[in-house]
Amino acid sequence: MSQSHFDSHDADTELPVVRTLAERVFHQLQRAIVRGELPPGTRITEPELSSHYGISRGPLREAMRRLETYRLIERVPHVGARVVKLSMDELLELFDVREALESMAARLAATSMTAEEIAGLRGVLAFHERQEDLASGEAYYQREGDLDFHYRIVQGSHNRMLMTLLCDDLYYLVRLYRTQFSAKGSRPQRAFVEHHRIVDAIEAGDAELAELLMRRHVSASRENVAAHYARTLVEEPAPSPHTSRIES
Amino acid sequence: MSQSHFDSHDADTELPVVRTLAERVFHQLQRAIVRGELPPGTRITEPELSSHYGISRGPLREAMRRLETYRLIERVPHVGARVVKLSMDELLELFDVREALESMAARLAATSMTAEEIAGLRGVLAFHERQEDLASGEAYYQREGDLDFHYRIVQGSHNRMLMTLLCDDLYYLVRLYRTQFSAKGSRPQRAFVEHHRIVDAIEAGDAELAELLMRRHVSASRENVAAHYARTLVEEPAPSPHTSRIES
DNA sequence: AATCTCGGAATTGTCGACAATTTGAGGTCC
DNA sequence: GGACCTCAAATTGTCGACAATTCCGAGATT
Repeated sequence: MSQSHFDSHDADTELPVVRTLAERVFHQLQRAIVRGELPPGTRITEPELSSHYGISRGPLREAMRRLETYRLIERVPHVGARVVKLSMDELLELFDVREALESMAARLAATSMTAEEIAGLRGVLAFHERQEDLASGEAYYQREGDLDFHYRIVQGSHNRMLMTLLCDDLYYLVRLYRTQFSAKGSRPQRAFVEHHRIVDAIEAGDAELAELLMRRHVSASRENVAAHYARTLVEEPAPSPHTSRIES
Repeated sequence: MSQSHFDSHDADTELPVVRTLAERVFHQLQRAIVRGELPPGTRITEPELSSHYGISRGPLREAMRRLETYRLIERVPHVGARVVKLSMDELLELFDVREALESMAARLAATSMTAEEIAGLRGVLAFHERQEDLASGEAYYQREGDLDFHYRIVQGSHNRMLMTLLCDDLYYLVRLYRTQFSAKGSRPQRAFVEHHRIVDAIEAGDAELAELLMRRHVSASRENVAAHYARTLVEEPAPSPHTSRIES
């Protein structure tokens, strides 16, 4: 679930220390799903994957159980598993959850973040602004920077449960949604301004303001995605909201 | 009418059809942990439990993996698993998470709850008020009613992700904390008033007010627990805040 | 022709055995 | 006496095989 125990010993093999086969296959599958190599709705059969990765079904089942924990696959007893199917409804639900949790994180960060953490946060903003200078309009970096920004604020809340929920449980789901809907960040400069104001509030120790600004920030992002989706709905015919079983 | 009427007590005898051994053992272990039969910190060894429940280690590992996702046990590769150790810090963290999520749930419920759901919610309040009339001061029923109340509002948000997070992922953890710290609800009548006002706001469709009231309600409960704990700290000598882990 | 039933193939669930790793105790060396 | 090394016991990780369940299609029935 969470590593986060740093060995005070010297040899920090920064590579994720994969101590078990199940762990390694879990990371491989997780990457494959988030990158879209295993499209949503794909049926997953244990013999196929176990032979593909050259392991037995035991560790594979363990990896699949972890994928289920992160909501990347859905399993039904005696039936099977498939890559999670994403709907716009659920994406908007995820935004509501993020709005609740991240605004709380910002509120807590305003009173708990250290000077070093705030400085690091400013550094992140400055770095991504330079990136944005170079490739103005490139939304990809902005999006990555956005993830980084939110990630650091959650860390700054010093609330381990919040950190686990947002940075472990929901992190991969957010990334999956982004690749799935190819969410073009269509408001980079405005997001930058909002980011700076949030950091200002945190630095000033204004918990109420930081919370309010973060809530607005996430909410605006949600409305942006919803509007973008509504636009694409007009162009393309509506995709069936719940395509059920095996396609093709 | 939908379902949602029958599971306010934990005396249920596995009515949901358990389709697999791992599922059954998971429920048994989950109950044992929440009830305190497996005290926090207890080391769990696979051969012991598998022989105790009369199953092989395969399904048992599956059950343990599920317990890990619910944060009821903690596992370390190649080392083993133990029942989660609860600290007051983490309990307060849990309250912060609940405050964020449940206030959002109340806000959404104010615009999404149907008339039938609101009526059912009022029914829950009335039922537990009668109970409280009979056994005035009995905090246990109040607590159960409190769980039921919060549960229904989360359902009323119609946000499946919120429902999963609060009613699946964190539900057992909340129950575990209550048995662990034997949280005496020491403010029953006040909580009743707060409950009614929250329902009033929801019925009026006032999302902002419902959110604010729910936030205050959870926050007050948090402060109540914190104060109660601080009092016990004065009486008893401080328990070691961080019992050593694997630090070598 | 449509529906129901039955049976085979495929997939998941379960089991017992073997291998890899950790832990702790005992002994040895300084 | 203390620190380090070695080794054995226990525990977890992994594997292949078998059993149980589901799914799907062929055949029979109305």
